[in-house]
Amino acid sequence: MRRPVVKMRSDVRREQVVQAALKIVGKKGVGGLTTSAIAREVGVSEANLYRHFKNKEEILFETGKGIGAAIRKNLETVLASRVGPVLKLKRAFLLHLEFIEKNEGIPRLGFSEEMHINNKKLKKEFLKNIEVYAAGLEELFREGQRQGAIRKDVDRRALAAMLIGMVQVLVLRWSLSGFSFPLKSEGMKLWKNFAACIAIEHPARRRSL
Amino acid sequence: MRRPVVKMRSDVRREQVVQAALKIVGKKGVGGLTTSAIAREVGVSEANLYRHFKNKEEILFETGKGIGAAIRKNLETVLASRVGPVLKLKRAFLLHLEFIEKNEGIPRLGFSEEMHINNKKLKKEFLKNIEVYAAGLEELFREGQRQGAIRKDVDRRALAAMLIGMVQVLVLRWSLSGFSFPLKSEGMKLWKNFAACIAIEHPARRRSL
DNA sequence: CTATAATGTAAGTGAACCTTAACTTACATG
DNA sequence: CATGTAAGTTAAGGTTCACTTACATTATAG
Repeated sequence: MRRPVVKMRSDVRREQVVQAALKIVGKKGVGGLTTSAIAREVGVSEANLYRHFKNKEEILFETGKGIGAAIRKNLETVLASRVGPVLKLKRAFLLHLEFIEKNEGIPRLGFSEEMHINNKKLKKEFLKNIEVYAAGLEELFREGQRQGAIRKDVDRRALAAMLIGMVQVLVLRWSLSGFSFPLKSEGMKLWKNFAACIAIEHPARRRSL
Repeated sequence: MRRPVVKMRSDVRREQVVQAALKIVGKKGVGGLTTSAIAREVGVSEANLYRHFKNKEEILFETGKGIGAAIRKNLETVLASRVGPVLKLKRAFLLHLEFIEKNEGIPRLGFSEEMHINNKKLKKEFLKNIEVYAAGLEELFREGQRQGAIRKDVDRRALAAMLIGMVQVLVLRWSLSGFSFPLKSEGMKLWKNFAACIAIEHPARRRSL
């Protein structure tokens, strides 16, 4: 009774639909995500979508779920890498930006009312993802403090919030400006500053004041 | 040919409509902002709205403009107060949160596709407001650095982005959680941490490491 | 009192969408 | 071969909105 390793045809189609949805959301926003647009993008009839999904809400939920899974996986990858905690933090931050930069649908969905109001399930999923992500960051901060690379007089929870906030402010501006600047490069500047703020003060730096 | 000081009746009505719109957006989101809902809220006929506004887009634009003006005014007030730059920063941050907390329509609008995609004018206005706000913060950081209250080895532009990011991460969580926690109190925690990060290191604090 | 501005009522148009119904085709299984 | 299942199509129903138009009514200022 085991599920076959090979994906069923229907699973393939579902995946196609989700990908199409993300693409459309990236270009036109959630408001531009109509069943007809999805059908056109996938190359099937509109009615056929309803053979694979209960309704549009499910399509969107699945799309959001996919994004969350990808982001969590990114974090896992970074956590598994064999470098120090501060470098891990940097990598996580930049990888996150890189991923968003390649999927404009993410901010479109994150800044949509579908996310914030209409689709309760999606909202819940998203909130959970943020919390998981924040917890991962907190752990890295703890590790950094333990190793003496990060100052100990700061609250790890607040640091995680700050780092996520940095992503958000960048992405908001990026979205409002019509994706008109390279997200990751801008992120580098912020990271540099953040790193200086949380680092243990070195005598050398103190002298420069 | 000068505009009379006393508001014309039609101006009063426009103001009423804008207020109603903000209220509705706060409760139902931009998607729930229908012409019939506005008319009901104001207590006039739907057709009458079109005697005061060209279309719904104009109503929404005016609403966004009003929010921007209020936020800028808040910042002005803080800038004019006679306290040190760091305290001004704190006040600006908390006042901003307080203002948002009282107007749930602000995050609803800020996280809407109307803002990010559809209403170009609104988008432009919003971006400009962010920049003005950031510039004000930067000036305060500069002042703080000059007075020796804020460390000099950090980039003011990045600091402003961080502070705005802190607002955003709070507001995003607040919005996703259905406005279920006190925004300002949560902000206090973040501020405390931020203040520690940007403060000049005191010998006393260094000892505690 | 009267002209003008403001508002109400009511009916309707047209477009955009999601969803369902009815029917067909391909294919694997017993 | 007979049958069941999944995948596909076309066509249309039904709803929600923004916005318009025509005409009647009330309020206000001069």
